[in-house]
Parts: sequence; structure tokens; C-alpha cells
Amino acid sequence: MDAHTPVLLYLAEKGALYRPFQSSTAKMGNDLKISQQSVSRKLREMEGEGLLHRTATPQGIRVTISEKGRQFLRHTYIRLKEVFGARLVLKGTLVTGLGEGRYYMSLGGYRKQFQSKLGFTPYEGTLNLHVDAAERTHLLQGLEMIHIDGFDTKSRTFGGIQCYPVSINGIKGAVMIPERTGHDAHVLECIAPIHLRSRLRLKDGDLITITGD
Amino acid sequence: MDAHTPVLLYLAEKGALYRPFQSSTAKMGNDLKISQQSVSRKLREMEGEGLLHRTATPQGIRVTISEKGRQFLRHTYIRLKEVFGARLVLKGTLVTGLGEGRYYMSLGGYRKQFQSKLGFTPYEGTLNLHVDAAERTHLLQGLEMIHIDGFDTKSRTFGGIQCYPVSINGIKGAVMIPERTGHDAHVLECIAPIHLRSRLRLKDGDLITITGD
DNA sequence: ATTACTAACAGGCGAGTAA
DNA sequence: TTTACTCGCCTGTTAGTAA
Repeated sequence: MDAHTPVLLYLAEKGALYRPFQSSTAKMGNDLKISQQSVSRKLREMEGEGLLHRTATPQGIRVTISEKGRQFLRHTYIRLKEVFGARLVLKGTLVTGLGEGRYYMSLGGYRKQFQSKLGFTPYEGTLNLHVDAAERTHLLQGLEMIHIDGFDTKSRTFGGIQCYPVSINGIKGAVMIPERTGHDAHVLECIAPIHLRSRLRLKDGDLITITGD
Repeated sequence: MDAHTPVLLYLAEKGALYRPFQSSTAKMGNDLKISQQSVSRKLREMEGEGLLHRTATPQGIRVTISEKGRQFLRHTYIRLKEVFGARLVLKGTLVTGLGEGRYYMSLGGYRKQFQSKLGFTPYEGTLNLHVDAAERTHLLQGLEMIHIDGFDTKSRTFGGIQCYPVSINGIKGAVMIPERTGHDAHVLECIAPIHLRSRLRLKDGDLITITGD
């Protein structure tokens, strides 16, 4: 029931969670780097444990993950989510930035990438939070990094930006870290599609909750 | 490198992702339902593979997951997230409900549980969406269900409520399904800590995006 | 009390092959 | 072509025990 996780996850990725997946034990063995025989055996065992439904024919095999199998996968998903998601809450107090962020956000070379990579075009300005430096590291280490490439203009070079998808008091946005700038480890610079300060009616010193997505 | 997942996940849950975890091979074996000897061997193997750091003394053992180990866990987390998270977007149009939801949300017997189980106290009212019935099923099947227990008063009995954590146009909230009520498969009843209709400036017929969390 | 070695055993694995 | 059975081989597991 434990060594079956890789096979079950593979089947789920192939779409067998809700629909039958048509394949052959040889192909699956090739994908999973195990023998055709092992795939055959494992699928039969897993069927015996009620993790999936299986129809074998001389033309191949057809597999659907059962409710029990879905529950098993979802359970390990939720365990992992708690591990990587549990620490992903960070509280900070609102501070006023230097206006640098606003300038960065106004540049077309970045804005296009924000839309395509983050899924939104940020409001031209950043929300700056004062946070604990260690907690900040924890939060960011646990998140998927989205890289915004730098670019050159006639007059100067703009460096890359590291972004991490987060929610700011429940509003989806991102943390933004310019790569070349020396950065204060106590500051977290946030962007969002809307003007957070007015929409959430925030003022300096207010407590903000950042949640990793 | 594959049979090690359960042990690594266990260690992560015990906090060994970023801090040393102090325990003994016997205790861990008890938790993992394997022998003390197997724990000892597996930890040594995993150290050999660079998945963790290990310090063994006659007083016990101290384990920290390495960067490689974190990456491995994170990778399976992301694979699972794609499997369960990919379908978890649902669009619907805003409709006006019957006011039943508002009544339910006002009851103290439910409200206390909302705070402790969902992490917020809902605004007294629900946002009702008209959605595709099949998509609705897909969304909810892929989400963790949070159960709000029913309760009795002198005059009547109130049934349980099934909740699913979601974001409504980016605002964190939940889908709410009363268990006893016969429910229209085309309707999705949403709750959130704020009054979504006014905060998001919504009117009937507006397109809303629901995202599973 | 610990960790971890040894040894015997159980079970997983895949090449060969039948159906 | 398929699936899946048999059968050696080898890895993983654990009881006993040393350190």
C-alpha cells in the first residue's frame, strides 16, 4: 500500500483520476522505469487493494483510479500541503517604501512578464511590510519561485526579479525581490492587481497576513 | 530513492525540514509501523543518498532534511498539486439566493465552528453562483472537505454542513453545502469573512472565478 | 536506555515464456 | 502484439545481540 504511490501518481498524471486511462503494461513500465511484469503485478495488487479498476485485454490495459485510490493520493497531497503550506503564513506590519517599487512596476519590460508569468498585471506600486527576517526566509524557501527576466534599455540595464505567489490579507498577489538591489532582510515587497492600501483600507503599522499559495 | 518517501514525509511533519529533529529509531519505527532496525538502516541509506543529515548518539538520533531531501519532497508535492489543483478553477455567474444561507450563517452553533475549522467567521450571508453541474462536482471532488457538525436547539435540529476551502475572485472563503437540504447541483453557495458583493462590487449576472485552495 | 551488526527469512523484481 | 505465470535472484525486513 506504500510502494504503490509512484504508480498511482503516474496514473493520476495520465488522467486516470476521473477517466479510464488506456495503455499497455510495457509502455507504463518504460515510463516508470520498471519491467512490464512488475507493472502487471502491481496493477493487479492495487486492484486487489481497491485502489483502482482494471480491464486487461490482448489489446492493452485500461485503468481508472477508484475513490479509495483518489482518497489515498489526496491524503498524501494534504500531508505535503501542510508541511510546505503550514509555515507559509507570515505576519508583518505595513511600512512606507521608498517609491522604488512603484518605478519598477511602471516599466513595460517587466509588466508584460508579470501578466504572462504571474497571471495579473500589478498595480503600479508596492506594499512594503516589516517582517521577521528568519520567517521571511522560511516563507520564501517553501514557495515556488517565478523568475522575471531583466532587460536593457538604451540608457541602462534592469536586473531580474524573483517573484513568489502569495495572498496578502486574502488577496492574490506576489512577493517581489529585485535581484541586483541590496535588499533589507526585514522588508517584504508585495504586488497585487489592485491598490491594496486603499482596497483593504490599510495604514502604516497595520498587521498584514501573507499566505503562500 | 523511492521507498524513502514515507520516512521523509514523516520527518518533514515532525519539523525536520528546517530544524534538527531529535528522536530515537525505536520511536520512529513505532510511528512508521516498521522495526527499529529498518529505521536505522533507512536513515543511514538516506544519509548516503544525501537526503538528510544525521547525528547518532547513545542518547538518540538527530535528523535534519537536506536541501536535496526538501527538493525531492517539494517535487512530489508539486506533481500532486498539478493533479489535484489543475481542475480546481470554476467560473459561474452571480445569482440572488433565497436568504436561507444568511439565516444559517447567523446561527451561533455554526459560527463558532466556522472560526475554528475554517479560520474565519463568515459574513452573515452567502454569495450564490450559477455553475455547470459537472464542473461543480469536479471542483469539490478535488478539494479537502471540512465538516461543520449539526446541532439541536429546543425547537428544532440543524444538520451538518460540508465546507470546501476556495477563493472567490481571489478572496479566501469557502463553498458551503448544507447536508440535509435538497440542493440544486447548479448552485454554489459561497461564504467569506467579508461581504463579497459590496467589496468586489458585484451585481447579478457577473462572472465569478472560484479557485480551490 | 541507545545505535547498528549479523543472519535468516519474506517479498519484490524481471528474464523467459505460455496463452 | 498483448497479459500474466514461473522461477531464480536480490533487496528489504526484522529478531537477536553486540557495543
